[in-house]
Amino acid sequence: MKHSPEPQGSLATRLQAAVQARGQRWTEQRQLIADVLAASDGHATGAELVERVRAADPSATPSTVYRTLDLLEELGFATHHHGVDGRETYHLEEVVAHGHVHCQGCGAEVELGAEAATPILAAIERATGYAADLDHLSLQGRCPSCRAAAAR
Amino acid sequence: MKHSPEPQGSLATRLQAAVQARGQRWTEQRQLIADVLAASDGHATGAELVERVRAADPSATPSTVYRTLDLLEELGFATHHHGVDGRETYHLEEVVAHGHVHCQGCGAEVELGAEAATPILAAIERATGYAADLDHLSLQGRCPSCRAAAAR
DNA sequence: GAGTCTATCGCAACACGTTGCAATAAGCGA
DNA sequence: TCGCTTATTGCAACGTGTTGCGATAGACTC
Repeated sequence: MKHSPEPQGSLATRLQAAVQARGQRWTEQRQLIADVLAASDGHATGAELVERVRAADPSATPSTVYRTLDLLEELGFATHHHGVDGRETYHLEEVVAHGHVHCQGCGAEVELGAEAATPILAAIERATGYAADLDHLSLQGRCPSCRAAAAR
Repeated sequence: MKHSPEPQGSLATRLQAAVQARGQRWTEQRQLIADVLAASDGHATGAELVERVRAADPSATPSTVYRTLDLLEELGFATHHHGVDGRETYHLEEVVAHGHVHCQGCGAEVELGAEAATPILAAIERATGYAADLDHLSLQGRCPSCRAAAAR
């Protein structure tokens, strides 16, 4: 697993500082879990992360992985949302905030960048008064091609 | 999901007709499960439904309940979505289609009616081309009072 | 009414995620 | 360095939901 030295302090370094600033400890397993998440392009289900962490360190247990993920989330370095099938998907906060749109017809899943989401979030605020969280925006519907197919 | 239920006959009656029209069978357990769902104000988690069904008929098993719920969904009489904690929440289609908005601050959950959702769905379509499904619209964010509290 | 087909059911095992608890080990002060 | 405090870990059990399979029973034909 390649780990390119980052110019402005790696994720793990900043994370370590944040953890220790709270009087908590930075362990090898936490480092490993952060590395695995970073190496997952910022997207992975809980089960996938557990599997990859255990591949690198068989002594790690699921509870440790999930507890560490909770910690990352608490510190604002990661978030998770529930996918279509109810499984958890984690991603790093470093990856720009984004939502997901899932097609019920073909199963395609597209990401929703901040610019595309802005009018949606504005509409939500107008309709409900809520400031919606883009990271937790997980929509379902039908993609243009499935709609066209259904129209025929 | 183009099912426009005629308000003639009870839910169970129409359901029975729909099931039988597909060459499938209408059993006491299915009737019971439909009744339980109807008696739940159209909102219940999978576990709650299993529990209530088993209270009425201890011989029913979770797999039967979940398979029946899948059937109801397939027939367009019910839908389910995943709540904040990843648990499934089922509701009857009879209850007008609606989304949910959950506050990450205080945990409040408000429903989103069709009128309120229309501009949101329109914004989603403009941004993504997707026709979003209101029933699966499950948003997270911060409610007005939590935002005000955070601003202080 | 007898025979056949197949939808449904119960059971058991599994997958994913969570939680409680005791053992361990890291950090810190004396 | 020693001993205390407490965060972290591994383990085991649990809750929720899913899936495969053999047994059952309803529906249909002759």
